[in-house]
Amino acid sequence: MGTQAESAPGVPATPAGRGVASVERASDVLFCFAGDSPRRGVTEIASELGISKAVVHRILTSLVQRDLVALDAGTRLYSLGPAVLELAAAYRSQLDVRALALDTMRDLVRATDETSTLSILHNGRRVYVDQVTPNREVRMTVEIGSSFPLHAGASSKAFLAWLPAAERRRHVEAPLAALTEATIVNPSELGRELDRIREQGFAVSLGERQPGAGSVAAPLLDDQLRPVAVLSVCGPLQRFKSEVAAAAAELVTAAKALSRKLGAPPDRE
Amino acid sequence: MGTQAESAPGVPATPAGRGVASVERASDVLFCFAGDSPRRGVTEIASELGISKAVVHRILTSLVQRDLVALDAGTRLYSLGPAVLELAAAYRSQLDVRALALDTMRDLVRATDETSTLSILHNGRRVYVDQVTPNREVRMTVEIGSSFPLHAGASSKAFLAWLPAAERRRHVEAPLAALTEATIVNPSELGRELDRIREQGFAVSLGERQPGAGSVAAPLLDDQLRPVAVLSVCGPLQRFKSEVAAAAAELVTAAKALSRKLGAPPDRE
DNA sequence: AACGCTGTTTCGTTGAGCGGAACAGCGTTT
DNA sequence: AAACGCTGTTCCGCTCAACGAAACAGCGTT
Repeated sequence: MGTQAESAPGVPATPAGRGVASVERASDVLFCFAGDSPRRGVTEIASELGISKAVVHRILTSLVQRDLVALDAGTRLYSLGPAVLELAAAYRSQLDVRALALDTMRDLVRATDETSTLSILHNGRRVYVDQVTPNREVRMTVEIGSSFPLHAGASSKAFLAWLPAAERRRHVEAPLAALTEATIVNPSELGRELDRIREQGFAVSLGERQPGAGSVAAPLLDDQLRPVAVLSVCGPLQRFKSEVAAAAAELVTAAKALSRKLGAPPDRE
Repeated sequence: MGTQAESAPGVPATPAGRGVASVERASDVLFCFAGDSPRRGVTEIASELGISKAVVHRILTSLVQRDLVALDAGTRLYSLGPAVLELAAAYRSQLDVRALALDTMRDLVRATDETSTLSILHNGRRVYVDQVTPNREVRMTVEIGSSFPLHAGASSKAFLAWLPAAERRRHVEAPLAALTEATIVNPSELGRELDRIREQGFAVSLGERQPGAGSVAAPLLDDQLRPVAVLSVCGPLQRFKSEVAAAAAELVTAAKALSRKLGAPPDRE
């Protein structure tokens, strides 16, 4: 009989379109290696997933053929195979942070009614790669492609706070140009500020880089917790002052979700 | 091209047992993202794999459901999804050679103040599965999961030197691409080099695979003296040149100790 | 030597998945 | 504005591939 595993009440098995059941089963088999016990036998998997031994065996045979699963000939135990590394490397190299972040940036703009920007690191400076602006008369805009030093402004400080210690030091100890009256130019003060930023999870700048502009920023971290890019919400200083707390909350949630997609582990709190 | 890679004479497509065709097709769909064009449409994939659009679409639907593939709602293009990272993380943490070698790699980094890497063989290429980096400003890093041919670089040559003669020959006699100016492209020269490597117990490369990078590498051998993995110490070429001898000494000691743990007999000298 | 546990293979039945074709959306061309 | 060409998606009847129970085959223990 064709008893489906989808006996969960109310949860539609196929939200949209029809998939291929065996492909989904095969995926489930793959993921069951991702848990606590990475080496498992046919019977164990079959009983966990509630499908027959024969099916599990056939699926494993196929996956072994594609090197997605490895078979220890001695113990007859199966585990993940080296091909998953190949896929992960491809995924990472293809990851267009910009495309990944775009939807989230739109959401941020909707929630805060202020501009959202995305920056990457390039040649020791920060470069804007994208922005989404709110639909209102007075709004902040940045120039895509323009670059700035790493010590001034929320996005820059966010990068600095999450960069490896050695790289951070190099930037903190360099001469700190005052871009505005509010720019932090004292190295030890900047160091303390970066520690605080890292602790609270986001950076705030009120006119440090650009007079009359304020922003909050948080990093997008990859699986090694390196800052791949920095997301920000920014606006005209006058009104932005009172929006900092709310914007920061939205921003941090968004940045964490994106970091997850980049491979960063979820917060352990 | 719809031609299978399994056109090699005498190699059966299905070595033992029967698998599930749709699972293998799904795997093929996954891997087709690993090539040069990481974002593709249904029609493109279907024609490349020689299967119908409808099938590809259904498979993709299933893979999207499991987050192995991501669908860009705007462009209707598919690409790899974040779940492959999860699998890769699980694979790496489960890899026992990796767990076995990790402490030793840390020791090597401490002793040499350079990066230590671990590679395995996959599909006739070498894949980095782990690295430990020293805590200094200028250091070498590799990309986990990236793969390289077997004729260039210390780790690759170390594999080749300890592979069975038939397998070695196949790689030595294939066209040898020059990855850098220093790559050995002459088959007989490479053969002599491999003999020398095997004799002295480790391989050296000064910029053969990557300009400006140098490394020494030695194999981890199992009870049949097959190379299970290759351990290396590598660093920026300029300073590494003068460190080769010292690094090699540390490396060889470490690799031999690990090989013992993998079942290799102690040196009879 | 009988048991209990694995993984593997067989084999007849049947419904899941295939694929051609129709549909739908979009942009360009006529 | 209508027709075209290109996508991705869905439909639906037919068929054969995948399913599952059960038999088989190893291995270690009782």
